[in-house]
Amino acid sequence: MKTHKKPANGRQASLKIIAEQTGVSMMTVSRTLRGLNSVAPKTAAKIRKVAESLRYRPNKLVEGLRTGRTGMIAAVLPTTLGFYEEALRSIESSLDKLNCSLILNMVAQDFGQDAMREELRRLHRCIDLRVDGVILRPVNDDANAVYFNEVMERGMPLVVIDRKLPDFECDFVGTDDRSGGGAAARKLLSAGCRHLALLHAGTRISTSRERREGFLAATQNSGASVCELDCGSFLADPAQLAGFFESGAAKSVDGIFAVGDLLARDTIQVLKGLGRECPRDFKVLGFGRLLLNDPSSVRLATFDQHPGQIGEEAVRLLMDRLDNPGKPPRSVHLPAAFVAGETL
Amino acid sequence: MKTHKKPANGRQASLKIIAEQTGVSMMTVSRTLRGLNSVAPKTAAKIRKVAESLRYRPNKLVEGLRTGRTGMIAAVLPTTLGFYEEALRSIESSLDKLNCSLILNMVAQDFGQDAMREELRRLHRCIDLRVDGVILRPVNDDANAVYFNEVMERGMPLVVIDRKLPDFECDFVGTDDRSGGGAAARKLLSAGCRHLALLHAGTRISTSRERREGFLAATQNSGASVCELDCGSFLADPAQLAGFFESGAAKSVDGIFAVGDLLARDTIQVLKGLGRECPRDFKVLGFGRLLLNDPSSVRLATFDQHPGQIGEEAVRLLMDRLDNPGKPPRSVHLPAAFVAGETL
DNA sequence: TTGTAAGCGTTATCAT
DNA sequence: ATGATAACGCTTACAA
Repeated sequence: MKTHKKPANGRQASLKIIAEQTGVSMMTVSRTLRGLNSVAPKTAAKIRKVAESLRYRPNKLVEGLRTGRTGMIAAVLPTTLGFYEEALRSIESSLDKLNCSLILNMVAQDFGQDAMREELRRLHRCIDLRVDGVILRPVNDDANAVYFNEVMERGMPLVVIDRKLPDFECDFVGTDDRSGGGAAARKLLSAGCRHLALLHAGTRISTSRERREGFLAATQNSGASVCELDCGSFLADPAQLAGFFESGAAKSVDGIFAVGDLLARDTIQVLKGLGRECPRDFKVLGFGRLLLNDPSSVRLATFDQHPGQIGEEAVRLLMDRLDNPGKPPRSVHLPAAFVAGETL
Repeated sequence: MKTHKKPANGRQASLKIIAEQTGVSMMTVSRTLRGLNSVAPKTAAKIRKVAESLRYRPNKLVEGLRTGRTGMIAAVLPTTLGFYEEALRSIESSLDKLNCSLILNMVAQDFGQDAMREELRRLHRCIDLRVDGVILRPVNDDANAVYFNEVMERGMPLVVIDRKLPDFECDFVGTDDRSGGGAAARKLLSAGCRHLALLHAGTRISTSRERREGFLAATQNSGASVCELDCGSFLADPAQLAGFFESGAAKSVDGIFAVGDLLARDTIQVLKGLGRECPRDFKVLGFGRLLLNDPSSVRLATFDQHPGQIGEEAVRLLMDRLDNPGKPPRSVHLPAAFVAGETL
């Protein structure tokens, strides 16, 4: 058996090299390896043998150069994956099925000038690689301009997930937070709660804002009282929580909706410190099913946002957008599903 | 019939386009945009203006084609990130600093023919994209051949992390599991334990094997008794555990080393069911600091493997390998650090 | 100071 | 059945 030389200088096998070693033209090699049948069987066999021995693999960079399609999709997610880990998994697996590659970018949550530059650098790298599109969980409103200037304006498809960007027209996939907030209210009401507390993370983050709106709308004419606390983020400040629940308005609360599970968990803890037991003295409902991997903590009643479905749908939207650049942007709102727990 | 795929984004700006719009040659544009000073200031200004208005960004695919360096690094990690989430973060951030992009591949843990094909498909995609190198956490021994054939044999640098591949010469970064196992033994002994149990995950996975070896070596002449259970994996089967601890050998155990934290946690649970309390009746030591995000479970005494450092070091090794292809393969073993807990 | 040509790996198109 | 050429975007080497 004849041994074939490896490509020089560490470069991988190419059509040219195979052509040289078999004494035919590059085109014949190309045709053979693509399975086009206009090649003489004998020639084809020889070419295939050489290609195999050189471990030839087509160069996708070239395809990207020629066709404008690289098969690379960028994802931009928070450094602390948390909720998005499942979304990441489904994005990766969806892309795999489409024979596409995932370029992962993790950005810090906090958003000063430095973080902004960090994010911009990553976006530019993706653009320079000519990714086919970007799936992105926005950090906050301020990021708006960046995404638009750097991605959308070049006609590079962008799918935003989970949090909406205001005044920004592009494809979106997330939870139907408004309905979720409404459902939460109804759950607490039908559990007999008359003094409700709403713990949210402010109105600048769309998920918090819309869950709040849905909740307030659904409690409007219910006869129940509602007091609310803006926690400023999805993470609790125990002191703030304690202060709130000792204040007049919240003293008699018997039903609590927290727009995030972490907020809910810490609330239970804080109230326990104040001598109030859940669910004996009050019910609690969270959102996001974030404590899935925390089997030893209390089984919180919550809402599942199906992050896997969000990721899957994001890829679907992105691919659809690639085929139909003209279409108007679409928003997909997936319903949140109630998950029973021992806190309600 | 030919399916002509449209470009993803109506083609982006190129040197050619800028050259046409400014009435100069591509070379002048190239020089200007690279900041070479051999361009007339007036011409340069005009070119820069056009480039900016077209949002020109250099095409990295081309650089990859020309230089053989794409600036892309592939990571191959288990679908259930777990322990590797922190490694992932540090890999991403290390690559970012080097202006490199991360291609993430997540592979299922279980390893039939299907999983094998899945993995191979992903590896091929990375090769086709001409990634500069691969950082990989092997699934198990059987994967050996794949990695070698598809990656190493092409001269594509491969850095294996955490689990060693037998009979396979390539760069490696992981924990010093042998010393870790030894340290675990000494911790239990100096806590006064005389009847030790070792729970491991078999000898095919290097981490389990070496922790076991270290543990056994360190207990050799200690006077303490040692019984062991092969759990087959890092996940516990409660029934198997219960059976073991009710058996003669393990009935009087007062110190347990589990090669993984999950095993340790479940052991405590199982023994509790048998009426034995930790640390009253027995001490437990885990490995891996896997329950970090589980604040409500028992604070297990364990060993931190610093997965972030593993990721960082893996990138460093990979980059070094790219610059020095000739060097013999290196293995880096990072020490595991004891983490106190209420179980010891 | 500016331009031309060749080449990286591949394929569509047009010959032979 | 096979080959030559141009083109994708860019840079290096070589003119002018």
